[in-house]
Amino acid sequence: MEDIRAKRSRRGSGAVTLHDVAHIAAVAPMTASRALNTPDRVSADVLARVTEAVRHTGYVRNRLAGGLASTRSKLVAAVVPTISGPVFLQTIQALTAALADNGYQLMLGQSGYVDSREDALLEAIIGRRPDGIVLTGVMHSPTGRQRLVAANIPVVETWDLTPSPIDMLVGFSHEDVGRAVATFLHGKGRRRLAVIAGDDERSRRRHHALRDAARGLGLAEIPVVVVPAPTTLRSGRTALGELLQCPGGIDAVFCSSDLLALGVLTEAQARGLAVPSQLAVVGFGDNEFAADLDPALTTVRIDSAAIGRQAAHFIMERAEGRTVDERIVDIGFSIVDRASA
Amino acid sequence: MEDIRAKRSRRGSGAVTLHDVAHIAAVAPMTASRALNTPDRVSADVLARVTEAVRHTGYVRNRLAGGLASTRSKLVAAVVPTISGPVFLQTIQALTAALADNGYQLMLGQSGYVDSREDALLEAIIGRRPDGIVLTGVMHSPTGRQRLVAANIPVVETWDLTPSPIDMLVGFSHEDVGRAVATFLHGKGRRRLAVIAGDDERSRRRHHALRDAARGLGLAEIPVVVVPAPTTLRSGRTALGELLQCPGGIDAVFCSSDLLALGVLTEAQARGLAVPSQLAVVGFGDNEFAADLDPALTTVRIDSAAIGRQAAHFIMERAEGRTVDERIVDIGFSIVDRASA
DNA sequence: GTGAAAGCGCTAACAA
DNA sequence: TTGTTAGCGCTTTCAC
Repeated sequence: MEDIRAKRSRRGSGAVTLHDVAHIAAVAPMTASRALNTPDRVSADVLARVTEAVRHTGYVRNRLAGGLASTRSKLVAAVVPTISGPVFLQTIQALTAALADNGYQLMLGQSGYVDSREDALLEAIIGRRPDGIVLTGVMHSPTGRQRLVAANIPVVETWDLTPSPIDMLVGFSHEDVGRAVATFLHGKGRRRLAVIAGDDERSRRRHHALRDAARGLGLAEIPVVVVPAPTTLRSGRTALGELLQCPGGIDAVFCSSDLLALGVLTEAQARGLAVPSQLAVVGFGDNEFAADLDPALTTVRIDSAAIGRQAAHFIMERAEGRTVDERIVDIGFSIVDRASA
Repeated sequence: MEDIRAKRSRRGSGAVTLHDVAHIAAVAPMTASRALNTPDRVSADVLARVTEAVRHTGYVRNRLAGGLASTRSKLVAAVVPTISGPVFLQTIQALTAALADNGYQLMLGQSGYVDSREDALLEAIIGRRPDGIVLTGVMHSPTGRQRLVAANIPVVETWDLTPSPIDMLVGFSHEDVGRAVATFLHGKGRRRLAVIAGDDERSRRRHHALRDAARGLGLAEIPVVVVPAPTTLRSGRTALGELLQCPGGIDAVFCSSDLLALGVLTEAQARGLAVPSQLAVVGFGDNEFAADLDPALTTVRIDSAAIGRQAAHFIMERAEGRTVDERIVDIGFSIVDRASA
């Protein structure tokens, strides 16, 4: 034992090492390592001794060292524009849970809605040599894409269905959403649609598709109010105020988040505007509160948890060295027809 | 170059290493390392050559290796019960941002509201040798505390003001909140208070304090509805329904989250119950939407971002080897007096 | 200001 | 099944 302590006095954290555990269990370090990683490739006797030594010393293995030696860090990075803004929450939650179940840990990075710090963020992430990176939201600067490809780390892009993903993809078509909502509202007899949209890429794609579809259906030109991301209840209220001044009036609003829709509901109520009779309101996201609003919110449901789980699956498959046959998964969406439309 | 490639063929990821960079810049690896970490301790000439080599190769330094050698990982772990549930979001957001500004990265762990996986989570976290751990919420099983202490990693507990923290602490007194709300509502002329509370430790402490304070003020005994955490709009609606059946009636409700309060507002509106004239509603958290509800929500404001920033500050001070003189910070709270009460 | 040597704690590869 | 050896890629230490 003395020599070990002597060695340690020079450097290191002073924590119990595998070396110590092996020493106590009277086996070689490599054998102790096997007892921990592949218990079935070790004799019952050795396993018992090592287990006991671990218990006795309170040993926690150093995954930095393990990751360095094995080039498998069991770390996965997730990048979100910002975690406030409930859109990606469920995805992150499901992702974290699915990863944790398999011994992976999540690293979180916020890109913000500006690109400036993106490069620093990528550097920080790649420097940890994660086994995978999950991109939530846009963030596809050419340099960023390049670095990701160069880093040779599995990447899953989510919440979108771009034609040429960096690597793997799980999302849905925002264009389809826009078209489906146009058809839906038209089918309900609405003729003067309007849109309140966050100023992000994906919202834009939804309402452009909606606009085009509305034209195809012979509807009036659609007034659009764009609000800054992340969207808030307040922007919903303000935006409705603006829309109500449109000449010709409106009889339906498609909001790019449920929070915006809640703002519209609130403002409508404050103004004595009846929903849905005078105004139909459709949200996006089917947040947990949507069903319990009064009136219950009609909204576009995305299975965000499924996105997280699928992303986790993708990453782990790759990390285990398996190849993924179908690199693109369309998770789809549905319109939940409640009282507000 | 050949010998380097030859060496690599056996193991490793194949990525560019500091060795390669140094080779190209015609300096020793150690000098290249200095050029990156402490640029001012290196000659301008060397700095330029190394910088160029980095640029040319796209080198990203391996922080696993760096962390192993220096026992400083520049990683910070945050543990939350669950990230859905907007309570801790701002804390996590501010924490992530403050850390990122200083080159630290956040690892996220969800303990869930049950203790079962807590041990596995701690093991996973400690195994990464983070420079600090931020605990958001309760999670103080005796064994957990023990492991954290044994791991000798700086710990910040948040959102609470326990008498004997593991290490550092930034929070506020939930008892004070309860008392303040009781006094506040009493001052508004309310006499029949009620409580809707999540079934977590901190909510419990708030409403117990409120109950005791109410007794001191000579008010009627307080009906309490406890709902499962995380709290939802729906539980708020349901709970109000239950409270309204109380013999004697109620004229004020204190909710343990703004989401619950929104549920109460919604249910009151659905039932034609006027807020605040017939029922005062007080929330907790001052979520971003609270001010824009109709009526605007009176609520208890916690500066959650400040909690995150202070926690980051604590951890980084310790990581830089400085000692923290005042290990406990009371961040306080305030009652935001809006229309709903 | 620069470099050589010696690890940090672990695991891949090979041998017994 | 177990052990030995040689690194993973970086930084500490100490000498120049």
